[in-house]
Amino acid sequence: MPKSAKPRKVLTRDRVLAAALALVDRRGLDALTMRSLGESLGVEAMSLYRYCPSKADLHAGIADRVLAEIVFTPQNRGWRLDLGNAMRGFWRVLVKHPNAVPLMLTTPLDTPRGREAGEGMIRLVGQAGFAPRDGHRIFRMLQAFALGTALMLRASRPGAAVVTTDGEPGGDYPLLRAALPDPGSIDLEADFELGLELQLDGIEAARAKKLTPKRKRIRPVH
Amino acid sequence: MPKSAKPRKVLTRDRVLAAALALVDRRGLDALTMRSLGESLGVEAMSLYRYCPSKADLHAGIADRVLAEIVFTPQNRGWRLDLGNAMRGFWRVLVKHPNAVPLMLTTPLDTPRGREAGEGMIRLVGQAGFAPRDGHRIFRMLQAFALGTALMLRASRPGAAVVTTDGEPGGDYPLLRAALPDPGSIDLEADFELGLELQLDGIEAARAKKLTPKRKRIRPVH
DNA sequence: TACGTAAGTTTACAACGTAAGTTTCAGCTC
DNA sequence: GAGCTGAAACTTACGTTGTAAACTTACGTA
Repeated sequence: MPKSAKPRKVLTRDRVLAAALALVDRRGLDALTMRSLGESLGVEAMSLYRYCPSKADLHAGIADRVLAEIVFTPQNRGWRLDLGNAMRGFWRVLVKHPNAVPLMLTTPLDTPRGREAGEGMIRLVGQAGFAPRDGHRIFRMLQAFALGTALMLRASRPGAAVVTTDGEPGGDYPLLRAALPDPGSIDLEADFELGLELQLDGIEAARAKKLTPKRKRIRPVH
Repeated sequence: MPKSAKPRKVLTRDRVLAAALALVDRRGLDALTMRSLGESLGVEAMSLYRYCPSKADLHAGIADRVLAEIVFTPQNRGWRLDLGNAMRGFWRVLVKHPNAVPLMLTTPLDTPRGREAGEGMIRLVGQAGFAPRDGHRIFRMLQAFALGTALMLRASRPGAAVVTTDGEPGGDYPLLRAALPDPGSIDLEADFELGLELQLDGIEAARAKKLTPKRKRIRPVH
């Protein structure tokens, strides 16, 4: 034995990503630097580049790892329940990792897991009677809603941001004040539930309107 | 005259923010550095700090400026048309400044203009019969949807990201391939229109269900 | 035992945000 | 006019960041 039994092979891509996600959860996205991540693994910063060729790749890896935490098994008790529960599972994971949410909107998510998720969601929406094209659209609507709401959750934590009641003496905002009697009264869990149910209602309405079968393309707004 | 008629007082906060937004539009968020912004104004980086005390403040200022570009005048031809057109106006501005969209989700938007917009939207949703509290929730749902969709627009520009059809040999994704016959076939304008109409349908359904009057709080999911 | 290769370290650099101190000049008073 | 004053812009400097390139170490295989 030379001098020290320094254990090699301690790093793997998965270990790096796990530590990165833990660091983001604990101290926020800004705290995720190559140096601090290396330190949390007992390793120099540059060592990480063997497993994540760039910081962008690290970000994508974290996003993919969050995606992997979603658990969902359809129960075949109607499209509405299955689709709703799939979204609730997604939401729960976002709430668990609020600091990682920006990564889910910024990075491609163009991974096997991402495609798998997309495929599954289109299938689920398909059970409501929509063709893949519209199913994909509806999926992206729900996704945008969930991610956007989760982002607001993140913004509303430090000191109740997003939009508050109290302005400068000049303006008065009675409706806002009625909506938010006191700062911190934003309940994003309830927001999500209400928005989800509302969107499911919308899907149901569109279904009734027989939107899918050979309808002309909607004219884009210029 | 001493040596040169170097014009003083060329800088104002508004000029700084206008140049910053132009820079973001032209070269992206990453290109917005204090130095490059200073250069675009013919000024040293540190001079900007007199008008924007920090980069976070600069970001907030840009977001507020984007918000200011929304034009909307209700026509009182029914809540559905007015609410829809308000969202379409919002969307148009986001499409005009795709690179600035992340700022709208990240920064507080806790400005007079932000509150004004919130107040107006709650009033609009109120015309559909919802109390401020639920009106605010519905407003945030629409906002999350629009911002999330705009963010995807941004991500889908370089090489059609978000989710593509072609994976590695291992997996096959027939539904995804049906939804996206060729890369670049994502039409986010149509996505937005469909999602908006769907959500308006959902609002209409909730309205019919008389969701508003003293309904028990929706149970949060744990 | 020698060696190729993979894994981790060291050194280095350009670019970033911004704190602190310094210069420059318009507009005032005498 | 001369001299002062305060705001506006500049200069310098520091600590951090991502990462390129070269170096060192240790192990599996011959």
